[in-house]
Amino acid sequence: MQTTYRTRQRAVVLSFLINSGNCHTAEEIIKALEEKGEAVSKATVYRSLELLVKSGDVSVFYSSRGESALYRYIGGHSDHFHLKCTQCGKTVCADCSFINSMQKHFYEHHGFNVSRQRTVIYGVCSDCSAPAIQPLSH
Amino acid sequence: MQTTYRTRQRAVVLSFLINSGNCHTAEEIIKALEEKGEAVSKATVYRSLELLVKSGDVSVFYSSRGESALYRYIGGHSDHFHLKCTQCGKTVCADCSFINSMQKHFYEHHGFNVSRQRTVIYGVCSDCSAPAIQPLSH
DNA sequence: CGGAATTTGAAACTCAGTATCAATTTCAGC
DNA sequence: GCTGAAATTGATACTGAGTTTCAAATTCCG
Repeated sequence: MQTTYRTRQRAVVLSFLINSGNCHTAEEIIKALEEKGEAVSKATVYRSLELLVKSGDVSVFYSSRGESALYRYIGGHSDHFHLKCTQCGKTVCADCSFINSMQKHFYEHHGFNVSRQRTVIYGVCSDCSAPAIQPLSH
Repeated sequence: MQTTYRTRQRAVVLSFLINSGNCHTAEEIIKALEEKGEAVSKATVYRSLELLVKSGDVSVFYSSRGESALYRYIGGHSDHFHLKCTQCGKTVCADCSFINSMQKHFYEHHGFNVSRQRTVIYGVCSDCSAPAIQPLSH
C-alpha cells in the first residue's frame, strides 16, 4: 500500500511532526492542531500516524504501559536510541557511534537486526542517580 | 519498604512465576491460578506483581502498547536483555557478556545506569530476516 | 460531470491496569 | 490465646489510550 498525503488531515499531521522535530504523543498532536485552527479528529490522527509509521516517515516508541506512544518524524532515517529513566520518566535520545557496535554485536551473535527507532533502553539517568551512586545492579 | 510474602496470595503469585520460569501476562497468571483452585483477585495479582517487581524478584517488560506487560521471575539477579522481534512478535532473552560493555558505555558516556531487566531491544529476529542469514551460535 | 472508492469525524467501544472501600487477615503487645 | 491497630484483600467501578463503527464528506478517475 502506497502512502499518499493527499488529504489535508494527513498533510497537517505530517508537517506538524516535521516542523517540531521532537517526540509527541497522539494527544499532544491533536491538541496542538486544534489550537492552530487545523483541527483533525482523534480517529484520523491515529490513522494518519499509523500510515506514517508504516511508510517509514515517522517512528513510534512505546515506553511503559500507561504512558502514551511517542511519535517522531524521522524522514526514513534515524540514528538514535531512546534512553528512558525509570525514576523521573524523562527520555533522552542517545546519538552516538557505540550504537553501531551494538547493532553489529546483536546481528553477529544473535542474528538479530536491531531497530534503532524502536529500541528503548531503560535505566536511571544521571539526575536521578542518588548522591551515593548505586553499584551496577545484578 | 520491605517486601514480605506473608499472605497466601503473594506467595501463590510468586511461586507460580518461580515454577514457570517463563514470562506471563497478569491475565495469564490470574487465569492459571483460578484453574489451579488458588484464585487470587485481579487487583491483588496486580498489586503483588508490583511488589515483586519493586523487590527485584520479578521483572516486568512492556512491549508494544496494546500488548500486556510480561512478568518473569528473576530471583534478584538477571543478566539478560529482551530482544523482541517486530515482525513475529517473539521475544528472546539475550544472555551474554557484551551486555557488560553496553552497561559500561551508557554509564560512562551518558551517565545512564542501564536496567537489564527492563530494557527491550527491538528489531527483526533471524527467523524473520531474509532467508540466507544464520546467526553465529553463542 | 458522476459514480465508485477512499477518507473523515463523532461517538461508542475495548481492555489492561488502577482506585475505592468495606470486609477480612495479619501482627504485635499483652 | 486475645485484642485492637495496621495491612491486605476482593468486588466493583473507573480510567484513558487507542480502536471500531458507520453515515457523511471528499477524492479519484473515466
